[in-house]
Amino acid sequence: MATRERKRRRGSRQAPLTGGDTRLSRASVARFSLYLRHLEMFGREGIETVSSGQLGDALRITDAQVRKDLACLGSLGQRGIGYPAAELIGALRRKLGIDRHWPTAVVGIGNLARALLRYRGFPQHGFRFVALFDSDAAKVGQRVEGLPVHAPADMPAVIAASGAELGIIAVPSEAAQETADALAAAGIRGLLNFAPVVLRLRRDVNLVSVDLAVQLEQLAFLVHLAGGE
Amino acid sequence: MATRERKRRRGSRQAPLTGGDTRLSRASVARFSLYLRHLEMFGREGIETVSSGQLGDALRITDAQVRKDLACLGSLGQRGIGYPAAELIGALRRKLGIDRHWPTAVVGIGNLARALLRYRGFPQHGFRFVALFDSDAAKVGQRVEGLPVHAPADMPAVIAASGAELGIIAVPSEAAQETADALAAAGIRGLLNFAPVVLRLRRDVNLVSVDLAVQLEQLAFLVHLAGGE
DNA sequence: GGATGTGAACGACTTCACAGCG
DNA sequence: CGCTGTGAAGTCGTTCACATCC
Repeated sequence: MATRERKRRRGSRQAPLTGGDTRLSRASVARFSLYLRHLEMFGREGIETVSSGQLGDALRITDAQVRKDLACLGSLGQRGIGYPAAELIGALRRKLGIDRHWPTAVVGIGNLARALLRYRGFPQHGFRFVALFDSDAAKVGQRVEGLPVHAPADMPAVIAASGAELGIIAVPSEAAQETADALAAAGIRGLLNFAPVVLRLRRDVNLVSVDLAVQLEQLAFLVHLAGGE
Repeated sequence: MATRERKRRRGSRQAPLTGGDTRLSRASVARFSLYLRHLEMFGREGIETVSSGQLGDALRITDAQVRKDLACLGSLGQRGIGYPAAELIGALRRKLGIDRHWPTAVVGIGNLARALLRYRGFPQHGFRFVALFDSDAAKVGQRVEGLPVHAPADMPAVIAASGAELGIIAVPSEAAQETADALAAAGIRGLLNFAPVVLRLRRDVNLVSVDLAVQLEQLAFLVHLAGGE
């Protein structure tokens, strides 16, 4: 028997993502938000029951996919009828963890941050902006969308006082890693990063990155490919 | 033999994505942009040759993954040595289709659009903003980042004159579908959509969507899960 | 009939393991 | 020896097909 010392994986291998009772795949979770949004729309139209087919049409995925996903939430569907919209919404909210408020801090008060602060979808889903930071002395002290801008040095105190648990990084790439470190040190538990940088974080700080340049390049690639034939 | 009339798939099933010579997976393409960015960084540091291990460490993926991906570009690697950075960069650019300019239009000149217009990563990768649109009469005629804002009614003429091939949708969700339709009708070949809506498009218009609320909800879910145990 | 829930088949992506070459 | 290139194995995600139940 050779020494089965597994080759050290860099970083942490994707944690298994055990969602309590049922195993939920990352892919399903990525769709939960979309189900939720569409169910809310259906709800506003007065629809009380939706079928996997309707949801699938809305998201442009198959009905089987929808059923597999929703099965993770328990047996909410009624055969021959469909799923009760209100119950589904509640179950999705609970599973996603947005059946509560998420106090959120934003670092880097540029146009992107302003766009996010003004976006009405966030408060609707429980996200509350509670603290803003910018390293530009000219911005510190100003109010943006009703919130004062603080200096990065005040992060520990302001974060603690505001109770922020999530952080949004909207600073230039050069400053992204140090911002992430500062937020992590201040006790933030999850980061949404918009800087085009691969951040290194302690394993207990969660990370979601959105790289806008990558998205646009994906698009260019698709068009390039389609145009090529 | 039952009538093998396949159940009508809604929308188009994911086209096979035949990248010319070698089959490239969507997942690989999604990483190409990242390889490119890191190679450019290595290049600026004066590094001329990189190994799959180095790139893997930078992106936090395995070296085998890197080699598999790069194999799609042809045999650029040199055994025992690594990959020549400059050649790789060129090959990636060509494969992604960003070895050229992409004239791009932006609709909805709010904070998000301003953030994008100002982002220096785009021009660096060949994206050129050539036309802006907003339905707000107060904005029409203004200049933003040096470009005049046009009325949506002028789309066909302005798009044609500017030669825009890509479009960025940064309008509120209510207006997203009609904006997409207008851009498609004006001859745009690819759309980057920021509205939290599932757009319907002709199959010959490519689409990439970025839903910021979904991303933040993903993050909340991860933290929720991590905190839950 | 109409819709869910689910094993089984399928396909896509990732990792392993190692041959091959500089 | 180091590092690439690649079949084979493994894992994950999607689709099919159908039993099941209202």
